[in-house]
Amino acid sequence: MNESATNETSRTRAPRGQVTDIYRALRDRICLLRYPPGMLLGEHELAEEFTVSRTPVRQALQRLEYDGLTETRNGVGTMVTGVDPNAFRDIYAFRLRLSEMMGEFPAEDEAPHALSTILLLQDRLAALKGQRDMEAFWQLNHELHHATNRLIANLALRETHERYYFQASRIWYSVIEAFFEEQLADLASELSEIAGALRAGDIRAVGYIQRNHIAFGLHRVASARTTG
Amino acid sequence: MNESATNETSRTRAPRGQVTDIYRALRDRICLLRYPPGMLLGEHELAEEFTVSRTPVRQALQRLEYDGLTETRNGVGTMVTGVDPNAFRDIYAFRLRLSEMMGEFPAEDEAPHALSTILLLQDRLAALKGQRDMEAFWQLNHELHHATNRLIANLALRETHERYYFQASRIWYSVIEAFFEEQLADLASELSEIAGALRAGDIRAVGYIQRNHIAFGLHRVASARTTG
DNA sequence: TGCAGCTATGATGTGCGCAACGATAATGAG
DNA sequence: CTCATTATCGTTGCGCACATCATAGCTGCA
Repeated sequence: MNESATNETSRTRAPRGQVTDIYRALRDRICLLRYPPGMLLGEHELAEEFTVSRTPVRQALQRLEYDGLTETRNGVGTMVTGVDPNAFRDIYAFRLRLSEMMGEFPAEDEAPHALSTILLLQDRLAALKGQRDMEAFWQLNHELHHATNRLIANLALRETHERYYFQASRIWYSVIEAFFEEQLADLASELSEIAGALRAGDIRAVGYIQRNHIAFGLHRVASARTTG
Repeated sequence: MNESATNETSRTRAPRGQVTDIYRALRDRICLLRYPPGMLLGEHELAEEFTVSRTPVRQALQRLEYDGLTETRNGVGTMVTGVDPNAFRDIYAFRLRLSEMMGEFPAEDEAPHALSTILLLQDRLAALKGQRDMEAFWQLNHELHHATNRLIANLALRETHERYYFQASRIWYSVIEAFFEEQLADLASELSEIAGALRAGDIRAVGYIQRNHIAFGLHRVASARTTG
């Protein structure tokens, strides 16, 4: 379903080379925690998997490092960065502000398309109940993010919104397992609220809804750290 | 003065290889408009200049492309991206918001250091009067940016603030020549105001001052487009 | 037995050569 | 003379081989 030619995040024309595909694949694996923090990735190993030389793999890894998702050290390898509590706090605080900002740059004409996407996601979420399929759940979140991201008319804000979504999702999924049912219900209500806002054409409301649910997730994580 | 080991913008440990040096050199040239938009950069040519192979140059160029400063096309070359009016508007609007946000994450303990830097910059600016030295002026702006950037306690905001500073400066310098004297005076008062704010320990004020002067510059550009 | 130093091994960093791609200019037909 | 076609050139994309670095394990000595 998620082929390569879909949505582009930035202005950069799809550098339709394979490096973007590799980059996305690795990024998703990191965000899904299939590559947990601290894991060591070998260039040769990845090159073999993607049936390419080390060169494109290295490019993808460099982009990941530039994103702050990995850290490459000479003679050692490329390892997935850990979840620094300070960075965690900063990223979430920043994301709250970004979501609040969304309404200041509304892309009104994208609302209908977003609404239809949301409705689809609602169906798919309903089909997910009781399955505890983390990957499918993440895919839903991912597509929700993309739908809301397109509601932002400001390119710079859109880029930044996307950038820190991935940073945050990686951290978030490290603690979500304990709250899977809660998060499922939370996503359901978020979808419902966003659908309502979109029907009213109120993109600012979408931003605030998103902000609130980010805060809810943040609260769950915080309470998990104190209790656990 | 600006050696390689100085301030790092992100969490990435200085990949103190040569690629970072090349990246910074090219980035500065682009922002200074020594490499004007549309200019074609050859990998081999740059490799010769920096006395390295094409490989590190390619890495630097890829980071520039990821930053949106260049665009590489197969069989053609790497060209400096043009100043899209829409992107221009978006970036400036976003920067205004970012500056307003600065005060919400103040790094109080950095204020003294920033103040001493500002005082130095004031002296250097005074020595610049009447010379029309664009490069020195840019260097001043650059160091001012760094000083204020360090006042941000939130890592994500700091990264983003830096990211779009470079994007904006590149656009800005394409029109500054017509207002050089004005900008000089404007920078003088900005430094003065920021010094006052820092003496009061009011970092939020620093953000607002910065926001206002960004808006002033924006206004100059806008009026230049209408009149010119 | 414990520790220091060395060596072997495998990782990334770098340089280089070939292939694929795009643009341009020369060329021939109409 | 104009336009379409093609050949040629230059550039980036990719793969591979070597250099450099960090680490683990072994060996020799105290």
